[in-house]
Amino acid sequence: MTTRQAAFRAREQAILQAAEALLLELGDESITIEMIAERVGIAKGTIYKHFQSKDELILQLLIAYETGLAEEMHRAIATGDVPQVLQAYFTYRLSSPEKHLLFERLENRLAATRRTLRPYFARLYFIRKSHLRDVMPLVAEFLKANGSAMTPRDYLSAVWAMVQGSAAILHSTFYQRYLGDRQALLAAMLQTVQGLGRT
Amino acid sequence: MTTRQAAFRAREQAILQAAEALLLELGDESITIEMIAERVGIAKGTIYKHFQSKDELILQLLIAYETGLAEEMHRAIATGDVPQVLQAYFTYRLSSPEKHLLFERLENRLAATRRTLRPYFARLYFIRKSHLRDVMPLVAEFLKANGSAMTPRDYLSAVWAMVQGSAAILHSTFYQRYLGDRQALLAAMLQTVQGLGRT
Amino acid sequence: MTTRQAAFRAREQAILQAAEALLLELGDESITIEMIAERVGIAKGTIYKHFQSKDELILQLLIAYETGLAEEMHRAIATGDVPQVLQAYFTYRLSSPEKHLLFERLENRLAATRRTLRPYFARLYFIRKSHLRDVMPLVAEFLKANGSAMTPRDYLSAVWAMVQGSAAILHSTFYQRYLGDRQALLAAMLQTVQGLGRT
Amino acid sequence: MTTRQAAFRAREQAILQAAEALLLELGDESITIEMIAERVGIAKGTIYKHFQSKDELILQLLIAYETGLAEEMHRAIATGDVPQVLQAYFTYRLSSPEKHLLFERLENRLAATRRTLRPYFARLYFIRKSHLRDVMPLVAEFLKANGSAMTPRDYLSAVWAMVQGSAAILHSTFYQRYLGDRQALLAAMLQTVQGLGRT
DNA sequence: TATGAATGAGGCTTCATTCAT
DNA sequence: AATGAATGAAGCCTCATTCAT
Repeated sequence: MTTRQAAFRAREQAILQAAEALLLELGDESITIEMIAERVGIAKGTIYKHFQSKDELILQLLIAYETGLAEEMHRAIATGDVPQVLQAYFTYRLSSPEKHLLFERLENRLAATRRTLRPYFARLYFIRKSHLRDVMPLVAEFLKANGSAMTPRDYLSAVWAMVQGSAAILHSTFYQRYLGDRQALLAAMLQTVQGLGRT
Repeated sequence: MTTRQAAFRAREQAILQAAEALLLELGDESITIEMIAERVGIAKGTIYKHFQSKDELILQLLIAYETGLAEEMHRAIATGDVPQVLQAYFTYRLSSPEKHLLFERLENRLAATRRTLRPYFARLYFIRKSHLRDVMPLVAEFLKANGSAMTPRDYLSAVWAMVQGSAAILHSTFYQRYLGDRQALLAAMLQTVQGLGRT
Repeated sequence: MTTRQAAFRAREQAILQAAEALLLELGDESITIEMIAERVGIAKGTIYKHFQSKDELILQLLIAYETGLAEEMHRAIATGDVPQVLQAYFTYRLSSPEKHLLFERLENRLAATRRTLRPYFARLYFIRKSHLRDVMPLVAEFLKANGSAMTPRDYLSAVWAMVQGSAAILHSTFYQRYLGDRQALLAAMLQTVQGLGRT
Repeated sequence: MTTRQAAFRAREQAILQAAEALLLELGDESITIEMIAERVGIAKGTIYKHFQSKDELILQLLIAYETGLAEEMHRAIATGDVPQVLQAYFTYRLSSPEKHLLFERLENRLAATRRTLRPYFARLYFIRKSHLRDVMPLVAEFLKANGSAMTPRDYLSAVWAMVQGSAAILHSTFYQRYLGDRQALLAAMLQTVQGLGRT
């Protein structure tokens, strides 16, 4: 029954979407399996037909998110243009700073505490490493062309930090209350990122 | 009297230290009041003589951390030298990236969900705002002297982002495993930060 | 499906019965959720599938009790005969003075302290009010026929007081020990109630 | 040191008063030893120099209340006038219906659950019994003079019930909300009580 | 496969009472 | 005698997970 299987897959997507939405709404891990089930309109037990545990469900979310980034990066790297790569990374991560932060948090927690999930992380890290390997030579060339003294690793770390930090700022209650204006901040940040390693 | 009161104060510090240590070890809010009590070697109930709730205990941790930063910043601002201010901020935050990230997370969560704690946050934000006010003119002057086109706000946001992001990178399981060398990264980051707004 | 749902309903009744029995045995609110669960032979958590909180559980008990009275009253009022109405009220309340007192106490406590339960009370009071409205004209007529000078409200209050007070007496440790004979007291009380407003 | 002893006694009264006030304010046994101590302005431990336990403290409250009634009754009984006796009882009990109900509840609970306190209750009951013994002949005479067929015991029970019930009504949330007017109710009740056994 | 009732470990918090100072 | 910090049993409630239907 292909139809049945399709319905099963669709349900799985619905569960993941509901979980992600709830996670972002609550900004927290205070979501429960019951809440997810209710939002999807299914029973609690059903979720365990799709995922072995709550942790595994969350992990699938992370993998989907990272896979999305992998695709964007792949496309950008293919152009060979460093600014485009930066732009892709920046855009993907900061289209929803909350999601980025939340997922990073979840990733670190899961990586640190759940031994069972190690294999999944190995795969995740493999994807990232391969991107790094692809990007490194482009960056080296870019830095040389700009006469910059930065090493590619430092350059990439700085970019990473700027993106990560931008997300954190945008998410910060203090920033929101006293400095405001997300759009302006994002624009300035992107410009700063693009400016790194230029001189 | 003084002896007993001193013991009481000391125990409060012991509780806070135990809580912070556990928080960092678990990297998570999965700590329990019981765990804290056990580590300090006291009964669960005793903790409630010092703090009204688990949230309030955590908040006191945040306040102590921020107060420490406030002192450093005050000292650095008094010199009127922007690089020194940056250095102070950078050093304080990144002496323990885990603590910085953890506390920021806790702060955002508490600020978002606990109405009762609002007054505490008002005080916290007040301190930060006053620092911003003190730093702004220094930065404006600094940027002018360097012929930079950045606005002070964007400059400070970029610094903030770099620090925040550096912490996240250092804390990342992926980074630790595949890029390594914290010291080198920190040095490069500090240099990048100091380089911002220079041209 | 029906089997399982029926079992679920049955368990709910079992919980309510166990709670009521324990409440009467302990004569007190010193019952715990654990005690109830143990008596029913289920786990603590299960109770929370049926009731949102301990208070809500108790409230359901009150509502069931009052609903029972409402039915009796409805029947009696339909006869249009005041003595029959009195008899119905008297019998219902005093078939278990302990229950009556206990429930009244619980009702007052819950009404006073739990905002969340307000709507339930609104419903409860609505039933009572409607009974009052139905009874008033009967009583007025009855008092006129007996040439009594009492107002209907005072008459009903006196009846209410007698019933309530009888329950308290029957429940009193002192009365039980030194005046004894419940049946004789009940008979005398009923007669006194019936005698009210006769001359 | 008589002065010191006097201060000790005074403190004991202060504790009792604070406890009673809190009990009435909270309408409940949800008061804590700490609350009492705080209101009196002393330390928790000090209360245990005066009372062996919380229950004993409450018991002393009951005894003081009943002793006050005993004095009033004694005075009224000395007049030999039944209506005056009724009036005394009625006035004492209903000057604070809440106190009456609360104390009766406490009395029943303590009598039922605390074996250690039995001797105290024996004394309490002894006082009440002696009043009954003094009142019985007066009532018998009174009923005979009024040509009533009630037995003295039934008459006294009815009066008791009316008083008890009046307190309950006045305390009832439902009554307060939908029938109101305490003063009118009290007057009508007193009149009804006085009317008992008249024909 | 889907359901959802049941479980029970575990978390937070309260508070009468004790006891060293 | 007064203090008040410390105790720890006990209570309420949550929720990931299991399993019979």
